[in-house]
Amino acid sequence: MLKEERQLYIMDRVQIHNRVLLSDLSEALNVSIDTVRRDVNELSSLKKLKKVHGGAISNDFNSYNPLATTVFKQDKKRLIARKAIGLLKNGNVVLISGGTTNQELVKLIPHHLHLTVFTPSPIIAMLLMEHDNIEIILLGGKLSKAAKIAAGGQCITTLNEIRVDFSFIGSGHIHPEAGLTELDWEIIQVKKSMIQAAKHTVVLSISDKINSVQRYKTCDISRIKTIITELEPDNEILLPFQEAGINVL
Amino acid sequence: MLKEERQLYIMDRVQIHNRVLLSDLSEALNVSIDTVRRDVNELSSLKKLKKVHGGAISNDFNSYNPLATTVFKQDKKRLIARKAIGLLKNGNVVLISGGTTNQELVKLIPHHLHLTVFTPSPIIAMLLMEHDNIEIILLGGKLSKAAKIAAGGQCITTLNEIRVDFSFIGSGHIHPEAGLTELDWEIIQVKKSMIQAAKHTVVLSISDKINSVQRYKTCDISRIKTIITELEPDNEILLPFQEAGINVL
DNA sequence: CAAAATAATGCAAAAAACTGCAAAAAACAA
DNA sequence: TTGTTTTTTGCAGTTTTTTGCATTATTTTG
Repeated sequence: MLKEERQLYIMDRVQIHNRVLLSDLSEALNVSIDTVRRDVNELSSLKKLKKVHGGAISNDFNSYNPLATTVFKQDKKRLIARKAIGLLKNGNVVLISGGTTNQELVKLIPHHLHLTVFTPSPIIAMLLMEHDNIEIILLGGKLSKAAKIAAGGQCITTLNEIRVDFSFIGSGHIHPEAGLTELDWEIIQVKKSMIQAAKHTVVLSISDKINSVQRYKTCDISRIKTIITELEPDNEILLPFQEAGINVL
Repeated sequence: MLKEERQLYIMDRVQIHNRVLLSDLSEALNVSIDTVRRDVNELSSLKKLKKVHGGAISNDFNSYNPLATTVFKQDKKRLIARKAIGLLKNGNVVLISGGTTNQELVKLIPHHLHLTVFTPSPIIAMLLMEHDNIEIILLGGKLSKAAKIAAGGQCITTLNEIRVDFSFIGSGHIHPEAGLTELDWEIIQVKKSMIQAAKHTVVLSISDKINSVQRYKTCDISRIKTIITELEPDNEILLPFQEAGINVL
């Protein structure tokens, strides 16, 4: 493995997890700890990360506060969000799940747009409170700490009673055969109901998550009408979805 | 865990709760108390927080800021919040409405306290997500832009189905004869139900709001068990409430 | 004031970082 | 290709940092 590959890998780990241990890197990359140490030293002197005793941390890892932390791959997510905004029309009623991509989405909603938004996410609700022209309906229920959205029976029940124009589903794993999958059983139930409730289901997904599969299944890809990624729609990785008749943006 | 992570975590806790105990940190971070003490010492010598006997407090905790009256009021609210925390016991089920005083309250909830919290406020919910030992149940409904809490039928219905130890009602106007009053009709309905649902209703009120009356009535003061203000309990402005048999803190 | 809690200090074990060095790999020139 | 130079890598020994513990001092609280 090339030195550059290693360093790219290290940077990737740092950006995703905000931190890395040299011992983990050494094992993952199958090189001695001295080598990764040297790599981290180089990256550190290039100011690409911050070297600390035992590992390294991301430059912009200044807080555990979820709102304050810079969103990883924010540029890509913003690009996805911008494409999604294009679907919205005045008077639409939409459902928005949690996740950072959806956060970018609501940040970008034009202030003149009149919408009714249902969401199980307190964070999304908070961001939307700035918008005068948006009616927000908070979906209640027990908060899942992992996904930071309301889940459980009450949430599902409400979802089963509504019918919306769009459901924007964020941060899932998606695969042409396995469909939409997720790690958390509770979240699956919420997303299932969100999809049931929508005339038009839109999946917002960073391309990393494409072709990856998790333990539990939310739905077949046939249930999805639109997939939005940061890639060009004709990218080969998206071909299987195009062929399945899904609208790819 | 890296030293830097620990210190970021400590800073975060200090920012959110304004204070931390070394013993809590030691337990939360799974290191000896000596280690967190050293961390706090470092952070302290970097002037990032203020070390005190038993823990640390935020730098701007007690600083007098002559410019911002908002900060001044925040101190009062924090004082109120601190008194309110004293009521809470492990295992309690509580209802917390919106408002900045209640925000201060949840910021001060000790990390070790196990609670179940119902709230119609996305902001309160977000602040509570940091606490591992608190189960959060979000009350759904149409968000009132003014009060930033969920209101409306669904919220009321849920409230009518629960029974909690405490309801913490923030930011209302209170008067010995007129009782608890409010400007917004929708919010009245929510607060009424919150009071119905509680064994023990606690009103958190800055002394400015005492003896002021608004258009709509939430309830008589006889429904209130405890009033907490930033004043001493024997302040003459609070006498009428004492005489009405209300617990004044 | 005395008891309890917390802080400071010194110390030793463990983990990690640095240093110099030599072998291996890669780059380059003839 | 072959030989030379440069870079990369792992290793061994030394130094530094981190951490928990024991002991002693200090602060808090009733």
